[in-house]
Amino acid sequence: MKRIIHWFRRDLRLHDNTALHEASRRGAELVPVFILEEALSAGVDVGAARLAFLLKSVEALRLELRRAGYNLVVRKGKSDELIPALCRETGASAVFCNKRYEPYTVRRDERIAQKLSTMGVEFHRLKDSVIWENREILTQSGTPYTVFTPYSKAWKSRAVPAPLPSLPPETQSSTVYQSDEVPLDPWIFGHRLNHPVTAGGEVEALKLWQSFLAGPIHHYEEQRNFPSINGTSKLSPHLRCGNIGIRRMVIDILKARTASNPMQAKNCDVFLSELIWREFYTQILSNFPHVMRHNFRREYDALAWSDNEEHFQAWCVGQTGYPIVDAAMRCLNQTGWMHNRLRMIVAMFLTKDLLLHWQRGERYFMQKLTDGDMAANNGGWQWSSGTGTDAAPYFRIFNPTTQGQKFDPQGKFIGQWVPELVSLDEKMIHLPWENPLLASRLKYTQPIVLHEKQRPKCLAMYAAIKVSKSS
DNA sequence: TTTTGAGTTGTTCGA
DNA sequence: GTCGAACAACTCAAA
Repeated sequence: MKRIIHWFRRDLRLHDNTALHEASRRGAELVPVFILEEALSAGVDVGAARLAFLLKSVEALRLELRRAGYNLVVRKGKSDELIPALCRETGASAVFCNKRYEPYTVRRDERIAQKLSTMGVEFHRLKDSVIWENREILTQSGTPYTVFTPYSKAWKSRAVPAPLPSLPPETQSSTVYQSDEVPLDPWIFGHRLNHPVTAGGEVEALKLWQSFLAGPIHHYEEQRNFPSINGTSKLSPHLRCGNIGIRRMVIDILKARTASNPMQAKNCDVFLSELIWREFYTQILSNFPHVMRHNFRREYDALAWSDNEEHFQAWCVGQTGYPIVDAAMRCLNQTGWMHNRLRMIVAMFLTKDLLLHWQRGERYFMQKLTDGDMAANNGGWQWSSGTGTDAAPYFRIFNPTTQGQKFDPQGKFIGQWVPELVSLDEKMIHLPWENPLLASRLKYTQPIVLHEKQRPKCLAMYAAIKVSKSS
């Protein structure tokens, strides 16, 4: 019997899966494979939360595959060695997988392609995780877009492909390729996690999606900005693992849009544009790989960042003395998730108040976020620090106090994560230092910097770049 | 080639 | 308290 491997990566689902669908139509025995990359154990940029969620999702995938009559082969090691080895072991004549776009995964896939080609094994990398990939949406002059709005216009002007059918059940289960099971336990990589793991897997993702479509989507534009309201989809970790397909989501949103009144249509538009942001930054990372190590705008490589370790540590643990910033960071540390509004606030605070390099924040986020995605995370940080595509104007500096008052008006979110402040009323909880007598009795740190002092310093730091550029 | 319009998410100041 | 303007100049994308 001929065999074909489907290599699961960030596509841990049976529905709407391009490469899996193609592989299953070849009339060969399908051998589903997942590889626990050894790089995951290196630890520095692989957070325990993300790894644990990934493993939960793989476990769920294994279960779903078994129900359909397949046995997921799980191996631990280096995929550029294991994939060719598995081909020899199973006698597979082809390997299917869905494309990834990070520069380092592209290089790795290229190495695998070369090895498989010398073995006479086909290697198919198909577009799946995005609707439109790096070279598909270009300006009239054939270059990638670097400004979001025109990009999104071009994106929206195209017809979105329909979701694909699910993997059909295996009919000749007797020939299913068997293999030893590797335990899907984050401990095998020596990671420690001190908080519960979000439920993973395709079934869970679809459940979340349905409940978002049934409620929060109708108030999305307004409520998505408030951390104490459950107004967002919470799908980011699932999207990252491919527990849900992007075609499914976009088609559902477009359907909801046509079925609703103009007000609700606006909510659908806003959510859709968040999905387009995801593709925008995926495309940016792929077309401008230098953003991995540099500012998108290279002239900002000359910015004179601070190197204050104490400030950085205070930011990490949520001890800056700014309530909304500390609440956000503690929430991240204790749950592996942070609301998008808060990501902007803490990013602005790190870069524009503490004047620390955005790359430090980028790396910390990748260590802690369950949904940490290289493209979106890098894009977000570069946007916040004003060094990226279509970046925030240099004078757009968030005031952490005002942001707290605006987006957590009753201090509900702050009270939840900064217990030292929970007794304060909705006014004082945003500026506990205002009343020195009260502040001295609280077990809460004084602000480590003064926003009013840091703002002009930040403006000067950026202005120095302009001077040196023009001179 | 040149020109034109526009650009995720804000803050501050003064009327 | 509320509102509008200034913050500055630059680059991108399309006409």
